[in-house]
Amino acid sequence: MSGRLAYLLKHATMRLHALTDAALAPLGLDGREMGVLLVLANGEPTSQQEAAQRLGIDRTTMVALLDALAHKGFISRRPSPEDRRRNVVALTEEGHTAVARAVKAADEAEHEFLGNLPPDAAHHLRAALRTVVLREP
Amino acid sequence: MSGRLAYLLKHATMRLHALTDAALAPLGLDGREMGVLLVLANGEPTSQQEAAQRLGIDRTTMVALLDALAHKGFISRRPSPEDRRRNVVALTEEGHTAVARAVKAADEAEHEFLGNLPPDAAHHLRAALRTVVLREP
DNA sequence: TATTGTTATACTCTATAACTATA
DNA sequence: TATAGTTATAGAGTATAACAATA
Repeated sequence: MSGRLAYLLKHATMRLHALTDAALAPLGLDGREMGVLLVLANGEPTSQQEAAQRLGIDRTTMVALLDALAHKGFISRRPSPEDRRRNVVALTEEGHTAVARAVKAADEAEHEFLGNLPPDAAHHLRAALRTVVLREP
Repeated sequence: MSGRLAYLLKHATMRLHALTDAALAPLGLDGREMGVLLVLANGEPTSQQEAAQRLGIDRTTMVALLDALAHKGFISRRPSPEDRRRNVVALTEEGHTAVARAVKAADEAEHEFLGNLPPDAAHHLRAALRTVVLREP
């Protein structure tokens, strides 16, 4: 069983997840929260729903995630002037600082995760995953 | 975000999981159950606990998994003659048939999953995952 | 009538604690 | 007392349904 691709992928995901969460813990973040911050850093979404879609999660899941990030002072929510049903979500100053630190910590976790691989093999791994996940030719 | 290794691994796992479950569904199995059957096919465990350890799951989780597989007629449980606290778990005749079919279906799911990759890239992907998961040098 | 954020609820997967029977 | 299987229970994480505000 331990040779099957599904097994290898699942356990690789679990191991990197554990390493990343450990690296992010001192910042008061976990991997899911860093994902939200990264989405916000790469262009302010016009609604919580749009942010959720970019992450592939449900809008009801996004609510609790943003609640936690707002409580930590990393994001702000304000009704959109154009459509007051929507919330414009933005990083605060602390949020920008946190995401920069988080990326650095997560990069170190990746490095540890890839430790046994030669650099070009690590590069190929990333490229192959991009191909199968993003369906690139 | 969609470039991060953690994101790529998670979504690759999710996609192969979905393809595999779809391929196994006609057999009345899912990926986890196939994993159990594969462990049993690769050497009869001396106890449910040992089987659980080989899969990296808890012995309490194994109980429900084996309940379902026994109900489907794919495995049998009998107390060990040497230590009647232990259950010796074995594949039935139907279990052997099912695991053979399941491996074939799962292989096809893998093939579809890897569809966009050149064959040598698929081979490298598997090797790289083995290295990081099994901590081979 | 449709959509956004929200809440309440339920479902899946998993683990911990407690029970039983054996040792 | 210690261990294997089992059961009851609880904790994540997620999704569906219903509701209030707004369009």
